[in-house]
Amino acid sequence: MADTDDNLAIERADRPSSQRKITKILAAARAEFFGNGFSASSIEAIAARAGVSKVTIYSWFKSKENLFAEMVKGECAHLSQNFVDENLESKGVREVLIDTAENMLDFLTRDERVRFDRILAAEVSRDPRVGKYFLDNGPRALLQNLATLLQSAMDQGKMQSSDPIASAEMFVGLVKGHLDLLLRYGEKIDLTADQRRARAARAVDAWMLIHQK
Amino acid sequence: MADTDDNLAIERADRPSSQRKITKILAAARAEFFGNGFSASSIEAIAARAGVSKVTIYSWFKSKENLFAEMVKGECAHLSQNFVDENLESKGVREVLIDTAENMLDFLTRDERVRFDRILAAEVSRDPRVGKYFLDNGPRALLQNLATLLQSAMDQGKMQSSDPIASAEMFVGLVKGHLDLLLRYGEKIDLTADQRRARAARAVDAWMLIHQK
DNA sequence: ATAAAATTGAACGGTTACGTTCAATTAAAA
DNA sequence: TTTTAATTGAACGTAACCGTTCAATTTTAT
Repeated sequence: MADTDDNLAIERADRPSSQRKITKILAAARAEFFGNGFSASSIEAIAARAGVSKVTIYSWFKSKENLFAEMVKGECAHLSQNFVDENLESKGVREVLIDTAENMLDFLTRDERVRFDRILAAEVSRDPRVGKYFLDNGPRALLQNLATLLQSAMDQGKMQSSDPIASAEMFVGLVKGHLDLLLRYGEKIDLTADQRRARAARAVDAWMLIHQK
Repeated sequence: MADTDDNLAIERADRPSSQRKITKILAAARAEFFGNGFSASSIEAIAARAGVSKVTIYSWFKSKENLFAEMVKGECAHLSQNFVDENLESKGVREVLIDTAENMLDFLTRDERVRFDRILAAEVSRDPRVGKYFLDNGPRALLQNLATLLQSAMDQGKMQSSDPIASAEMFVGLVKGHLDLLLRYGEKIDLTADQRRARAARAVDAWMLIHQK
């Protein structure tokens, strides 16, 4: 990212009105970047949408690149909520896994995420740091959580694995299939609650079958 | 796409020199679009790279959008080679599946494909038809092939499935895991032949376990 | 109230790029 | 050879956009 250590944007914003404007700028940036990608979005349009002067944007964010990076940061924080169900005690193993898979599917099919995926991946060539930042704060952390959950599930159930991370990756693969691909290329997919649950259950059952003792 | 029925670019190219230039233009377009994405690439740069006048480009391709679409077409044809191994008779079931999985992994990790994925997905918002075109000529066809192969394998082996397409999707999911995600976001992954084979074998064994009678 | 910081609008210079026009040149077909 | 099509370079009009400067105005802290 442009600045991991020095958060230029937020630190200096003593004034509450400034804080408000920064928020509006980031929201406008999000909307523009999501709609047009990085290159095709203009600072002027972002300023107009935010109801803010162009100079104000440049005063808080040094450059277009920086604004984009800062927007990505916020989006990562917003998107990377954990969907791993951890109530292993109260529910049964299979139930917890299915709920987790359902959360994953819900997350995957969110239009917001799909568009974020598209524009962010496109900018990796321009600035590889945004890709790394996203991986570290998103998928990587989630896979670790998932591995931990699966390990616990294996301890409780009649399952085993030599490599929890590989098992977690299989879990992810079984749940996703090529759904993410279809979505990324514009396929409209809105699963009903039943469809989502059915798909989750199929993936979980397959996964459990693989990991049975 | 801009033109699925009337192939403006190729049809009218009687002259062999024109044919040559069209090829060079498409190659240059590929390089530029792959490097900078659609918006950040300029027709002028493409013309320069192709060693061709800008007017020539506009004479064969009506617009930048059209040039991009035409480039995508060519790339789809080039990338969508079938990697499904069909020698079920000569080799054993497991061997054929592993070879197929290996081919998939080889394809997935090709830098060319990764970059294509990035720029194409980014343009889906601008023109959804490119996404649909790609899906129809790439993944969709491949999944069908794979389903057919798996069905044959199931007939020969001690396996079964009620839904071949769903089984094929699981196969894909198991092989890919989240490798495609890592690659898309800039992770450098070059599997050795051994690693590739090991991963393919793991996926295949898991898949066979799921589908055992 | 006064001082300090933030914001604004407008304008500027410089750059880039799309797509078109045209007369001149080159290459190919008849 | 003649005729037809393709190609070129250069220029043009138009538009967009980045990032900066500046004087004027508004907002906030003290």
